[in-house]
Formats: sequence, C-alpha cells, structure tokens
Amino acid sequence: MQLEQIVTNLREEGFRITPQRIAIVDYVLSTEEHPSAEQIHNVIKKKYPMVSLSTVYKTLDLLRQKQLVKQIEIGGEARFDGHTDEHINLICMKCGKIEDVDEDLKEIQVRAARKSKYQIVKSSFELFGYCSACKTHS
Amino acid sequence: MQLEQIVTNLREEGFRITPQRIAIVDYVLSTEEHPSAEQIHNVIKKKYPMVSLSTVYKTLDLLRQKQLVKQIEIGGEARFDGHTDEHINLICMKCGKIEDVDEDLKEIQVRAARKSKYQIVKSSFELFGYCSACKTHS
DNA sequence: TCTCCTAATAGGAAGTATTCCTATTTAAGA
DNA sequence: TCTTAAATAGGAATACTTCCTATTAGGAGA
Repeated sequence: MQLEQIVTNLREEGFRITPQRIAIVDYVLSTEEHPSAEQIHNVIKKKYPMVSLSTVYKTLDLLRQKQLVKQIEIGGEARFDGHTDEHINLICMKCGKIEDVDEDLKEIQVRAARKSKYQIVKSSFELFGYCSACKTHS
Repeated sequence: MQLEQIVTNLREEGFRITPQRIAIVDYVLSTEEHPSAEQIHNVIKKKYPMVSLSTVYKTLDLLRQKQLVKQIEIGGEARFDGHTDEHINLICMKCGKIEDVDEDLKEIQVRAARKSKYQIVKSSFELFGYCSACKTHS
C-alpha cells in the first residue's frame, strides 16, 4: 500500500497524522532491512532529533494492529517488516540479516489446523542459518 | 532419549552431573507444557528449594547446545520444548498454551534454501490462534 | 575412603528491550 | 483563531536474561 493511502486511511479512522508517524510509516514500509525499534528510532532521529523511542514503539504498535507491519522476535528483540503477506523469514545467525522468501504456507496451515482444535489467526515461519556473506567465514 | 542415556552422555563429555541438572533435564523432557525458565524454576524449587534461577538458565543453555531441547520465543519470553524433531508449535494467544503438531517441513525448507543463498541450520514455525478452550470465550 | 581441583551453584547485581507514566505539545475540527 | 483531546518527549518502571563472584560439591586419582 502507498504511504498516502495509509495516511488517508488512518486519518479517516480518527488517528492524528503527525510528522513522526509519517516518517516511521514511510521508513518501515520502504526498507528491506527488517529493522528493530531502535534502528527505526536512529533513522527517524536524523530528520526529527527530538523524536522519542516510546513514540516509535507506540506507532509500531498501531501499525501492527492495523496489520500494516509484521513483527517477528529474534534473540529477544522485535524486528519489523512492511511485507504483511505471509512468507518465510530467513535469518542469518551471524550478522542478523533477514530476507523474505515468498512461499505458500496456506496448505501447511490448513493441515495443522485440521490436526489440532486451534482457530489459527497468524503464522510465523523462520529459517535460521548463514547468509551468503557469512557462511564462507564461519 | 531417556534420562539415563542423557546423563551418561553428559558425564562422558566431561560435564558434572548435579541433582539440579538431573531435575531440570527430567522435568523438561517429560512435560508437554513448553515451560518458561521461571516455570521450570518453580517446579524444581519444590524438590530443591535452594536452586537458583541462574542455574536453570545455564542448564537450559547447555541442553540447547547439546540439542536436547528446542527454544522458542513468545511475547519476549523463552519457552522450552523437549521435542527436538522439527515440528509446528501452535500457540494460544489468550492462555499461552502451546501444542506440537508433527508436520513435514523438510520440503518447504528445501524450496526456501534453493530460492535463497542461505545455508539453513534450523527452523521455527509458529501458528498463533485460539485453543479449543479459549476460542469459544473470545 | 579421603583429598584436591575446578566445574557448577546461589544469590544478587547489571544489562537489555519494552511498557508505563505524566506534563507538555499539537493536530485538526469548529 | 480557539479549543480540546490525542499524541509526544523524556524518563521511570518493569520483565526477562545474562553476568559476576564467593562458596559448594562432583568425581578423578591417591
């Protein structure tokens, strides 16, 4: 979704559009970096030095509720991803780099749901290993 | 693997066998609860009131290195699972209950590995939703 | 069985990521 | 422009985990 469309939607839902929110949405949706809250904070600070980390967390929470970002937990830290369609995250255990892999997970979810009595809402599939840069130096 | 076999293996590798370690290994490998470190600590304390939480963490770390337990992170907290074969974890978003679902993940891993340049070491697949007890009261 | 060495432990302090609290600021409708 | 409540900044509080160190105890060898 485009930034302008998201801003319009949020405004129509009664949320206020602040420069901080625009900057955070803009960054998270455009990067491939899967940044942590602190990384996002560092990027936003370059433009708005006064922005607080708590605002970053609060905005990310809003975006997650609106399903505009996905959140995964790696090593006790949350990482954020603007790609909200279900996919696999490939995580480098050395440098922490995360890459997306599009792969159909519906079929496997349906099978798991059938075997259990759970009503499934969302999924998280992570593959851990070494990226092409790190696997040669391990 | 049986407790006695694990104890023998650890001893042969030069690790000391303490009552604390036996109790922790015994509990984690026999429960279906996917307990957190604190839950494990609470259980072990009933038998050994002096056992410290840091010992629990340290032992769990050893077991993870020896690949005798799997560790997953849910809501910023680590949960431990004695079932080390690859499987899907079904997590109830209301009560936190975790269930295992055996499902073949090799094929999907192979496809993901082929699409990327990562050397894959391990995987973590979580499905979030509501267990049978919680889905009716949501 | 006794002794010795050092791995392991208990207990608490420190570290790290996140959430909470509140006075102040500000978006945006009237 | 004025008003008002949502959002923010900044820091305190919390939660989980790791680190630190004096003390304890497993177990190899005498």
